Amino acid sequence: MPDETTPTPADPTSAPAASTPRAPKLETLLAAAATTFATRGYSGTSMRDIAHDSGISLSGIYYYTRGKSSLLYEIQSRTIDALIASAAQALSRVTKPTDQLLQFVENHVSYSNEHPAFVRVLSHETAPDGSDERREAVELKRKQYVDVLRDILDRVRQEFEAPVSTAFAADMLFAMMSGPRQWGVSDTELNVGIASRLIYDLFVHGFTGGTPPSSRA
Amino acid sequence: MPDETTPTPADPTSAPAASTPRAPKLETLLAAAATTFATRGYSGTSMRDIAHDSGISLSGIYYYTRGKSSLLYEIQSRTIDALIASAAQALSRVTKPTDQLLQFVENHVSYSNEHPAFVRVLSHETAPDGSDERREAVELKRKQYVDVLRDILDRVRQEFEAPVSTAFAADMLFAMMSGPRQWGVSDTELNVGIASRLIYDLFVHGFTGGTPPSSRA
DNA sequence: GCTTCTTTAGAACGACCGTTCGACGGTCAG
DNA sequence: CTGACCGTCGAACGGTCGTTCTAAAGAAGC
Repeated sequence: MPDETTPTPADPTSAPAASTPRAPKLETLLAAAATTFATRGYSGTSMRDIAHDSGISLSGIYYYTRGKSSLLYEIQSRTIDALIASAAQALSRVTKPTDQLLQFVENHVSYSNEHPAFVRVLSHETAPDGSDERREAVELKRKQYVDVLRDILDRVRQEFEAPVSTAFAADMLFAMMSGPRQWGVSDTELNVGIASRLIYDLFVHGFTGGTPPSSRA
Repeated sequence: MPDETTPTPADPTSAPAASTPRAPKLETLLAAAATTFATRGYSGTSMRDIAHDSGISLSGIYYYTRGKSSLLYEIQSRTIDALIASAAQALSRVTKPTDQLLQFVENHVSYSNEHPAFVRVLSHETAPDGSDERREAVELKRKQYVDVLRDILDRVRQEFEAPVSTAFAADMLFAMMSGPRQWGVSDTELNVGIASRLIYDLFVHGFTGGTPPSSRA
């Protein structure tokens, strides 16, 4: 399980080159920025919005960050780092491929449930102005995270026989785990464990629960 | 199969109260706006961007539309209308629940493949300023479209025994169909029919399924 | 020729954008 | 008390935003 208030288990600061002791307010700022980015979108969010939502004055924001794009980068970078670390820890607890798959799903859904704004910003937002190498760094880590799932699916595939490629299956599973907030807007107030189990079962066994068309219940 | 250049099979104009004969340029404008909205996002797109991409001058845009939010509404409204109509036509061709499910998936994936920008704008963008009832109208139609899938799943559920609710399953299926452009960014240059079949099989029978019900070629 | 309607576009409006600057109150060593 | 430093903020910068205004080019009927 990840931290309560911040998406990263360690390494609080990284933007101003040196580690300064002004961490706590940075966390508040990032949390407010993540929430606003998640709801209004990156381009739809103004610095004045973040200032208002975080309780920090507009100019005060620039004491803690380099600017708007750095805010986005910091949110995404911390979130994917925490996601990778959290997944690694969860996966170390089991060995069987299908168990690891369930662990991965549970971890992702759980983390997304605890830090919905951060995960949404990670998966849905992209900096339009940030021509830096920072965007590539986030993209690289995200591919690492995807590869973790792909490797698990490869091992599952060795055990069972899968009709689709692992890369394709990984994308579909990620789509399901990032699913809500779209289309049906189903009243999914489900427990995290139950929801994870449902996604896992649906992915592994399919919608028709293995029951052949001959036997009706 | 929907039209080639526009997402709606009929009813070209609707914004300026009266049906004017300036349709063709409106189509160009909407297509350019949809593409730009899809890539840069609604808030990240300026009217000057659309003017540049469509080849129409900035002030010329306001001769064809009421403004930016009307542009978004027109795109979303036309797209969901076309999607509903296209699905209805596709479903009328078969009667068996599982066949209808496959038809629905094929129709949605096919349409998304032919008009990716329009579908993306429909599913990902929301007008922040449009306080109108127009947003509710789009939302209502989208729920209608979702209900079409839910009804199909209900019928499938009567035939087979499903472990999850149809509402939840519908969300998961929509997530898979809207899947790409996220996470893995898998090199899914698949044929539309093959991709639809993969999603259908994965959804119905699961990752560890093996053989689908209908006889493979 | 003139009039009228459709379509186009340059210029400008006020509002808001991200960002910077200069100054303020507070704390603490000297 | 003085002076340096830290955290903070109001005010303002140049630029871009969505939108409107005004005028003019082209076509068509007289």
